Amino acid sequence: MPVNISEAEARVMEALWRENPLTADQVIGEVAKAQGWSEATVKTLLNRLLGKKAITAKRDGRRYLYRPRVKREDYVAAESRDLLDRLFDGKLAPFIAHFSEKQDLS
Amino acid sequence: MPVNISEAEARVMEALWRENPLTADQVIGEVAKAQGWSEATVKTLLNRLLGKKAITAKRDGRRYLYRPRVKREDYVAAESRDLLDRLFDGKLAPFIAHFSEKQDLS
DNA sequence: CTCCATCGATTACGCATGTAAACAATAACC
DNA sequence: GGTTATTGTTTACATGCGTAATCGATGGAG
Repeated sequence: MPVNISEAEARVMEALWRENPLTADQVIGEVAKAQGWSEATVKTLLNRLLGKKAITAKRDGRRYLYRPRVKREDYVAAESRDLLDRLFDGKLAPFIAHFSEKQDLS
Repeated sequence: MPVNISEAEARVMEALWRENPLTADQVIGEVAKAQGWSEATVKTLLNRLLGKKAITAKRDGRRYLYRPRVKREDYVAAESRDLLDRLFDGKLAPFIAHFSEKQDLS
């Protein structure tokens, strides 16, 4: 259940969350360059995400069209909650307090 | 520089941040039980933290007294910033907005 | 029909991590 | 003083991750 998306995988998800469906080539176009990764790396990440059921792939001729299955909203919520739980006793207030004393809260 | 403290290691740091110095045995007393870990596991984590220079150990007779070298404040700040950067474009506001719509902000 | 280009699948590999057992040194008890 | 209990050091091992090359299938070009 806790869709464990790794940091690198999240980069790929971001591309798909921004726009989808995308072909592997399009994902590579968006992510590889930006991250300085080889095409192979992005392919691997797509496959791992498929394995984790975080995305889907629907055949379209000889290509696949990738779509996120996990919603960004859910991913963000899980990550956020995890941070609050680990470091702020699960409470938002302390987190905010932590920042108000040193931050540029644009 | 980015003192990479892992999740499990952070459990040990928490004990030392709460109170220090502590002997390995005291850390084990605090952490092993709470986490359901064996003594050996805590020993390993203390050693890895030493390797990462995240804590110090000063000999005291046959024991060592462990103290955090990294400040919790700094760890928390780094983790928080990392989350904001990764998921909220580095801005606090979106993070708060994300929660206000579904949260018990005690 | 054959060869090449594409694109996905498989395999690779080193390092971090979670989890722990085994070993070694030394202090303490009999 | 020798044996046992402590406490720290070394070794272990599976899995995940970052990063990528290679293999294989299949469609397209000539």
